[in-house]
Amino acid sequence: MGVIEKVAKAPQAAPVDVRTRKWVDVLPLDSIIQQDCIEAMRALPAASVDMIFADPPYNLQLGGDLARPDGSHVDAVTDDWDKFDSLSAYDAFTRAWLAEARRVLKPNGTIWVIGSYHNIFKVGSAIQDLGFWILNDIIWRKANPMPNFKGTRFTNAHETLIWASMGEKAKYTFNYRSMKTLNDELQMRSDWEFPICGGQERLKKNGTKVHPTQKPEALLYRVMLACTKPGDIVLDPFFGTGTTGAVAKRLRRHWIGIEREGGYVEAAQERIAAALPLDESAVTTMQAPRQAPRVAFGTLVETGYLNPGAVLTDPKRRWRATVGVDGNLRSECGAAGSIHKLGATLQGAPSCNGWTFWHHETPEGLKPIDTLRQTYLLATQP
Amino acid sequence: MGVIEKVAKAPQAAPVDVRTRKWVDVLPLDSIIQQDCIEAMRALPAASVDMIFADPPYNLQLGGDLARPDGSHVDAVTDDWDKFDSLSAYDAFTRAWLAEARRVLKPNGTIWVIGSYHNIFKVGSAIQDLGFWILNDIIWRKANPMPNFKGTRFTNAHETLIWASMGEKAKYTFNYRSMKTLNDELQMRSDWEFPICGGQERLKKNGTKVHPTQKPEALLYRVMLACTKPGDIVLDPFFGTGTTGAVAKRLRRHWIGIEREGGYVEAAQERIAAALPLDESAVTTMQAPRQAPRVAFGTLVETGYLNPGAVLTDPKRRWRATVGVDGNLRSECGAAGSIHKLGATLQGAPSCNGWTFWHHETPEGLKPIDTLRQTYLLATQP
DNA sequence: AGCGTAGATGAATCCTGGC
DNA sequence: TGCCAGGATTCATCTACGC
Repeated sequence: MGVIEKVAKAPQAAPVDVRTRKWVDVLPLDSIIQQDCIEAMRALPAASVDMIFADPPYNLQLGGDLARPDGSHVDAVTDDWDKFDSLSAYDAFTRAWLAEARRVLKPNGTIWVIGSYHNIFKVGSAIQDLGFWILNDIIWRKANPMPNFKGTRFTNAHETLIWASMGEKAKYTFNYRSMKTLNDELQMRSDWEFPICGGQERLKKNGTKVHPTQKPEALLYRVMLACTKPGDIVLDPFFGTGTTGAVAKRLRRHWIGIEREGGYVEAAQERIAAALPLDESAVTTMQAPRQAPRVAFGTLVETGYLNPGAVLTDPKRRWRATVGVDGNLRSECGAAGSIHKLGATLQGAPSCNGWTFWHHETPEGLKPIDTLRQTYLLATQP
Repeated sequence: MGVIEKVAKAPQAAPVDVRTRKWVDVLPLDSIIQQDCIEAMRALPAASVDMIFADPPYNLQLGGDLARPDGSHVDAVTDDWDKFDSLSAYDAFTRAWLAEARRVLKPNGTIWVIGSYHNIFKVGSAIQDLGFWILNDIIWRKANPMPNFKGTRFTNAHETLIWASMGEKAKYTFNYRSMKTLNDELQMRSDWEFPICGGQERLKKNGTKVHPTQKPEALLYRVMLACTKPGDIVLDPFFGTGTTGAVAKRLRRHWIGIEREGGYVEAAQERIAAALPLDESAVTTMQAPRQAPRVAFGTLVETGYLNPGAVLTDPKRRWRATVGVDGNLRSECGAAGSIHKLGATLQGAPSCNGWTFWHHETPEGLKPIDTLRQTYLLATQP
């Protein structure tokens, strides 16, 4: 593994044509090119890599400071690399690097790009305009996203990945069997759940995170396992702290990283050097735990298992409450809240399991609403 | 509920200006306009609806329905002219109907558009270019998606919705409390799970489905509950078999549907006629505190719920403060101010909710003064 | 050692009404 | 238009520390 500071400054031994500044015959495999990604890709030969994984800046456009309800400060992404003058400037940047990426990809290669609603529509639109053929969009559902502290929107709990081939008729690699095995013999779906990158995996220096947006290795692992073969070449034009390189090394794929910031390059080098080829046990630990799906009471209302206006009672019929459109319960005395909250309030208890406390009338008598939840699960789970 | 076949052919009684072909003073509420959606929206007054929900076609095999490229520049990057042509036509069509939608929306209104990877990137990109401000993208995770029979890709198990306001500074309706109640007291996330539309809900004629992409009512239910108020006007420019109308009627919102195909119009009419509005009381949702009557802390002192001289502390008893006659707090260190200000000052935080920060001693232990406010509200509200 | 609790934190376009 | 002040607002996970 080496680091090439700039193609133009590469040592004479490096296989670069001085006039064209292009890599000849041999690619800078398993090394980091420290340079702007568009320039660096221009120096790579056409049709030379099997996959591109790209995590470009999202163009977040954050406002002022944000504080949590407890008053603490939210550490936002304020880095210069995420600043663009305008939406159209971002658009131009996106089209420029995607065009180079397309040139560098083999005809049977595929590209992956990750983003959020801030940028993914611009990315996807450019991908289609450039002639790529979208194969799937994949949702990374975050197990532990940051909440919406001000209660102004839905919790932004996912990111989107686009997977595309070189064209409508292009061939591509998809390891269907691997994915099905990884998913307990069920077809792998387009929504994947992983925790955000934290704990031991998160790179830190002097106690602070090295990169603000480090991606979990599990995500890259699934991407590479699904869409490359051992020995394939994976290019990451926004290498950051090298998640792509670390996973590629473990999965015995070749990688090329492009990254402008020296600090990130250094951290990536160290990290990848320490990465070990995969062993069996690691495979199992990479899998997201299968957990019983959680069903909110409101879901039963939305899906018609229980209608707004229905009356619930406790098992002893001491209290009656009416179901509201949003799944709230309103008792005759005027108190209102969720099934759990109202149950607790009426009993004067600190907490209450609304699922077993509240009952509804059925032809077979009073039944806990928990039975409705079971019915819903049976109907919707495979 | 009525059906207007075409604005130009509307009966004389209809409030349409013959020269401008526009609706005047009165909107065609709770009715279906059978016409092309762009023309039909042109006839509606500007800034007249509170929400637009759109489920546009995403079939890229364009027929005569979609506008041809209107002189927009030709990008020479692609070599597949057929595909570029249809992609460009779809783009033009998308921008045309979105521009009309924007004109028709109130300044504080919001738009929802649903789509899949075939079209959602074009839609989102156009939404941003037109000046809308994306608030969230929402993932509808299908509980029971159709499998990928060929095993060539990931199972396409979700669709994407975009929710946007009229601009960065625009206000919008978001019933945060309702969503949190609906989700068992956890913030509603950006990924929603619903089954696909089937069973009794799926409209059928002679045993075959009436519409190929009928959306589940549960989806529209959550959208409307989250982002509209009772009595609001919801416009659906791609009405299909009227899911939007049926849900709007149940939730006591007004609706306007635009649909070109007579067969769908007929099915929608029948369906919506059969839908029953929910009882007034059931439509009541959980109120955000700021919509509840405001109670000043001083009021609690004036009315004797808390006496001047009472001592308050934070939950960890790190700070003590005495209640003044005017509802001011004075800490032992001499700092003074409103319950909010003093809390913020002592913690060194930018702000503080005094109602939950300050506690008072009760026989049951330390309790936040917010409970006093609840008691006061229960005692004084009808 | 093991358990329980407190504190920190993550790609976030994060307030509103009155003067 | 901006400024000021009231007051509303968080979930899952990991680490550190004390008992």
